[in-house]
Amino acid sequence: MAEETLPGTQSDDEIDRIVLHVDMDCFYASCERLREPELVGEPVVVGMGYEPGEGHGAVATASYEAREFGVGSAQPISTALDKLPRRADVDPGDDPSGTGYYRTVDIDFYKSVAAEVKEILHDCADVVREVSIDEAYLDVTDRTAWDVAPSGNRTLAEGYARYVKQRIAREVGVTASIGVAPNMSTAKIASDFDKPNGLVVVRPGEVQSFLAPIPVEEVHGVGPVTARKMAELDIETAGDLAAADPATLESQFGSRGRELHERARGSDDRRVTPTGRPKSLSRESALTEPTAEMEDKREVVRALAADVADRAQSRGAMYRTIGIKVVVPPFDINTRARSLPGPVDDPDLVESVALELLDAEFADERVRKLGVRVSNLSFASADQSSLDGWESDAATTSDEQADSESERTAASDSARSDERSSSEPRRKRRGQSSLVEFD
DNA sequence: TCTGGGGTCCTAGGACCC
DNA sequence: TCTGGGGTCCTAGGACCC
Repeated sequence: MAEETLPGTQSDDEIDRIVLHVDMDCFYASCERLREPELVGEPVVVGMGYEPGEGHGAVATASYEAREFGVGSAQPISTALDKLPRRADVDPGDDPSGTGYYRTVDIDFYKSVAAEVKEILHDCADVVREVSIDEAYLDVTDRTAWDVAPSGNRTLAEGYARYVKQRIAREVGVTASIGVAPNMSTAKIASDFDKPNGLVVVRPGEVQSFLAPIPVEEVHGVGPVTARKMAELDIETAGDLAAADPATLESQFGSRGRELHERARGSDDRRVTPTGRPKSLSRESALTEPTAEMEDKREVVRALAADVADRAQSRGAMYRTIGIKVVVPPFDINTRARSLPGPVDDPDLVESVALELLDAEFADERVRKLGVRVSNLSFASADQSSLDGWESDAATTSDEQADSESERTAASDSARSDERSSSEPRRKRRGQSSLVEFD
């Protein structure tokens, strides 16, 4: 077995780590219940791009009660409404069973709840990797152990995970499912195994037997396309995947094939590392209905560009690539991007480049959705004065900067409130006269 | 199931350089 | 000018995740 190691030969790198994957249960719905306790126990659907009274948009989260009716994530709201009509539409006096509560995503509120959860997680582990608003990995190897507790046959690690769960429930009022395992990919599957409010512990010696019967779609990184291809190869479970020939997998699925094989075998030596800085920032929005009207499209792109630039500015991000996304019916996704000679923070340039990309190829296209994206991000370093201006700034890649910048958000925030200085080339405020410097 | 929004990583081809 | 090989950057698309 992969976990077997000769006694006395374990280096620090090889000791069995203890990884927790913490996954909040139907998080948006749970947040809604926090501020509307009447919703507890009721079917709750949280929709995005959705206005009360309309059938537009998609399901972001459905409570487990709503899932009973066949409502699920990413489903069009119209479909959800067919399966589970809105409670508000029931006449007084009529039977409300088989109906549910619909709410619109309020991401700011959910973030405030998530912040409370994350505070507990950071208190419980030295290293926390926040994957999303409702999900995180914790390395708690130094906080607990795989040893069996003196009182019974449970491990100390299980007790520790139970403690984390209880703190979240008690201090925030929402439930989490936790998977405990010696590596990230197994912990991830374990947290999913007994949702909601689950706690699944996979000890180092049990990893392969735990994974073997798991359907292959549940392996992180296997989506619908890969699952279909794997089915053709008679790979239905993680056990099948683990037993498959790695060379075949690589020829079929590229480098990911080998990786998935490793994961399915329970071998995953990725360390839990703190969440890094974003690689791109984007904003997109679906049009109420597809349109070919150029001025309408330009108006949407202008608004998205302003939004993205604003977000980049507030996060201290400079960008070197500006792009758009154009979705044309039925659902063809087109992306176009242009890179600049060096990083900028220039809202007017985001707008002008995005509009040029739109005009160049999509002037006559009927579109259903538009997006604007900035990428190739770099973050104003805490010590920009050491850079002698534009040339060296351009030569400093985000990767080179990535290590030494723990305080740069604060630093760039204060820099932005100052007058634009020579150490901050190309940084512009919106509305400032817009020289397009990169034609 | 006629489809929301915000991300990540990988691949493949072309340009360009030495 | 029938011509190798390696490396990097850029763009576009695809798969996947929450």
